[in-house]
Amino acid sequence: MPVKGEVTKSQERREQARETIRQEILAVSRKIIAEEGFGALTMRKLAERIGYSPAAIYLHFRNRDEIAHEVSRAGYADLFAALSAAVAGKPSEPASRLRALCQAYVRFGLENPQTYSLIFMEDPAYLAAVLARPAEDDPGARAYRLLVESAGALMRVGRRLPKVGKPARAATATEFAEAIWAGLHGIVSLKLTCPAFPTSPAEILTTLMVESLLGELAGNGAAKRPVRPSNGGR
Amino acid sequence: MPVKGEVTKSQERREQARETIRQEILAVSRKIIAEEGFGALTMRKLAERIGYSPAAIYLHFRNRDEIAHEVSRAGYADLFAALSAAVAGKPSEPASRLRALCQAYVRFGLENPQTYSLIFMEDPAYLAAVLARPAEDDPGARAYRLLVESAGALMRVGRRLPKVGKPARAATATEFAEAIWAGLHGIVSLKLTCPAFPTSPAEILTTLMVESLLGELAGNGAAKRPVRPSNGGR
DNA sequence: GTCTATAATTTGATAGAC
DNA sequence: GTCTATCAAATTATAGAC
Repeated sequence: MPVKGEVTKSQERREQARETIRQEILAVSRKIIAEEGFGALTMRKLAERIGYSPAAIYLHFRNRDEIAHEVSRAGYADLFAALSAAVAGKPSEPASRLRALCQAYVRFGLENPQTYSLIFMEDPAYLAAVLARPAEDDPGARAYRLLVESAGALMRVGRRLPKVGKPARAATATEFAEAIWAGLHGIVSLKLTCPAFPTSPAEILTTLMVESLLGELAGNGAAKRPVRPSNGGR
Repeated sequence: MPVKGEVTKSQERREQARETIRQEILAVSRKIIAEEGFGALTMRKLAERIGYSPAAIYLHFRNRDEIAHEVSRAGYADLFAALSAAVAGKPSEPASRLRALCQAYVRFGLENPQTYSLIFMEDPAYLAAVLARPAEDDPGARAYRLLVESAGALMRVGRRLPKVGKPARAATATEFAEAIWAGLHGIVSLKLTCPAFPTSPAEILTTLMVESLLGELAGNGAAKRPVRPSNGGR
């Protein structure tokens, strides 16, 4: 006989069922977004696809934004997975590690246009929310750290540090990582919103972008010029 | 007495009045978009602001898209004007010319967020249309040429050309210009969609981006290394 | 838990009177 | 040329029956 406060088997089962349908709603939402974009995710369409009425969805999610938030989180998790995979089991030589990360980032964006669009171009709310109260294990934060740490590692072995600001000072690892990120984002987002315009292939643009930024750091072309290793920014 | 085919004064006046109200509709549209974004441009709101009924607008524009198209064109004209002003009367030294262009581009984007958003992030239709049938005097095309030509000029005096592709070959001026453009666009668009995220100021990111790309071209750090001047891409 | 039915809005665009 | 009135379609979200 159930005792107050005790978790019975039927309660357990109910909980599981609830979670199952919740996950299905998210799965279908991701699919709709991946196929037709975030704008196409309406409660009606979602309801139809999962075989319930629109009203049923509100039993599992407060509103459309909550779904968007969850889907965003999943998108960041995918991105983080893609980036991790790109550097997993690879030699940890900083430059090639960062190269691999950058190529993987662009590839992810072009191969998952709607997901990329959602998490970086349409729903800043999630990113802002994560920023406001940074969680250690948030997939977005983890992807960000991966980039910053890779840049930092590279800067520590770099022959010289780019100068910025007035008066001039050495750039920090964060600044360097964010410049790289912004550059990659520019390539991806431009290709996504106007596929025809940057007439050059994304791969060429990425190479130019990354090699320039890495070259700057490595003091390219000055192979023999001795510069103190420096300490690698913040 | 009016003759068939002749343009009478009253016809002229009517034409002028028509053009006047058309321009006013566009002016108000630009204002709404600049203040609240493209999504806020509804026919109702527009009508209210110009003091006419919604139906009246359809006498001057076929639909909302036509208005968006015209506003986009004006936005490109503004951008082109800003870029032109940045290099007008300046010494034509290629590197500083390109630097000035880049800084002006980023500044324009950050100072005119909604306009920038419309022309590069929300309405690819205009850009695509211009691409499909390139018009010599289109403001968008002119801005693009300005960038490509500046990059080309720089490459002609550059000490070396970045390599891209497999097998490796020298990058063209178009590729180089588009890489720069993509990089700048990344900075601006990231700042616009998620002001909080690239935690570094746009100016720092821009400097890093531009100096890296220019540095790559100039063979930075190898001040004395003699390389054949090369011919500067396509 | 689920559905039916519907409220409450908002949208772009048009018909027809004046 | 302009307005009133309105259509037709879409949306999010909820109330209440079962």
